Amino acid sequence: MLDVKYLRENIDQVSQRLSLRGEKVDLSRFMEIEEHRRSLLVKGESLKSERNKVNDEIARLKKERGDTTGLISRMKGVSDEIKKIDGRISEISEELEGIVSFIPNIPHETVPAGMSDKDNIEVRKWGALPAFDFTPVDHADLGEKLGILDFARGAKLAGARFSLSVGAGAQLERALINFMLDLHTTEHGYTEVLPPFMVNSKTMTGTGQLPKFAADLFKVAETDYWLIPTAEVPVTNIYQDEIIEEEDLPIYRCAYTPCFRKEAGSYGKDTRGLIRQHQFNKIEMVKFTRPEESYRELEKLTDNAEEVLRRLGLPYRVVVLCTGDLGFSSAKTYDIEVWLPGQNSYREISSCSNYEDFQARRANIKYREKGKKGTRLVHTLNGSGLAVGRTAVAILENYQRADGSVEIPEALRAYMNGRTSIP
RNA sequence: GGAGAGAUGGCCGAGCCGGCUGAAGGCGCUCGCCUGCUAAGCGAGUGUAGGGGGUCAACUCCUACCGAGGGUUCGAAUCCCUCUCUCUCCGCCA
Repeated sequence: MLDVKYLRENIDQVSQRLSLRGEKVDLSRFMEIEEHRRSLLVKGESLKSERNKVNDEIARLKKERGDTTGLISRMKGVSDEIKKIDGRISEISEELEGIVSFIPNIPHETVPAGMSDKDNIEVRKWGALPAFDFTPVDHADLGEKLGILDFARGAKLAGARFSLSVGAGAQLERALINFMLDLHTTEHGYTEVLPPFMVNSKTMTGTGQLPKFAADLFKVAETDYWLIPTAEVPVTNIYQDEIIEEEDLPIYRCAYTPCFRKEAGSYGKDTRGLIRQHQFNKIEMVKFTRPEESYRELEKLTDNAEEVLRRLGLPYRVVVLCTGDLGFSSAKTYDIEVWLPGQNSYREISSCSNYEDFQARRANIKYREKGKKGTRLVHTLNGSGLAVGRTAVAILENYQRADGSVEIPEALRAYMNGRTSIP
């Protein structure tokens, strides 16, 4: 959520920056309502001020057994008036809230302008693409032949976009989870957390999934619980409604969770294999930082995610998302794309974003500057480190051999009881 | 799921037969004084948010907030209702 005060004082500048997203945002209605809200606020507050003064007077008169009937009947009217104005204010605030919560974040000045993912810019590339002396197959075929992925039975259990991992397939995912968590906690300075996989509406709103993206989420019937689409949601909201001491910043958290997404609107896309599932495993890194440091921290965060791929020997590239492809809450995002021989293309495996104070304002996460009074909003960042299912896909496809077996990357063997290949 | 108790400022803890209580007292913290150092002692300060005024950082005034939301009342931390959470006991359960 953007700052209402900042918004009204920089209305032209903001709408110009937002137009780079290709998003049509009508800010005139916002200005109109905001002006109205403030004028009512002033009126209501001055009436309250009067009421408070007269109430003191009534209390004093009562003590002295004076006559208060005139004052009380006058205040009856004032009270009614206040009630009316407060009612109007809450109506208007609600509408205002509705408008503001649908306005996306302002792209950072270093974000390239562009309309779609075609305009994203590659910033670096790592690793040599594997050279096969046979035609590589995709992970779905490979996994089914190896008996480690069972899509038919996954669909039987739950439906389309669900799968069942078996034997070394299940072990591979578990190994990746442990490998990634160990790397981030022992070498990158993150503290591991294991959060709830369901959260309430307030928490979903704090990170920006609600109210705009309810259609992408699974909700548990007859409760206020939502299945998390990413660990970003519970982990960022750990500090919801809190004030952090400056010396505790930056805070690094990482978490393994399953993620649940409806994938509405992706019909016909990635219907094969593990690429796009309703449920998938992910390791997420989350940071809370001082505003001055957030962009430096974004670079480090992205590098932490890349390190996972380097250790696993998986070729990748990093792209910076253009203004038109940027997520709703993000000010700047790097996508890391891993090479998939089965698709002969790079596919997203991590998304690392700086939300600046957009989520912090919604979730009300602040910090107190040492030696200064007042509080400031923290900056929040997060990135996948990495999507586990897609990492498994990348390993199967990049490490496949002519006989249909798959080599296990060196770094992972200790996590798989020394196994060097599947089978 | 059933019965009961509770939720007050960074923390502890009064107030709860309605009216100078943003909130006693204590602890903590900050600044100053005192003191060879430390400790003790003395003095002052110490929440968040929104808004108005302003030679618009540091000034000033106002409003709101005692778990959340609603109600009664001229006036609610105090009375009533609903909800959430915590604790104790019972039941159930991995």
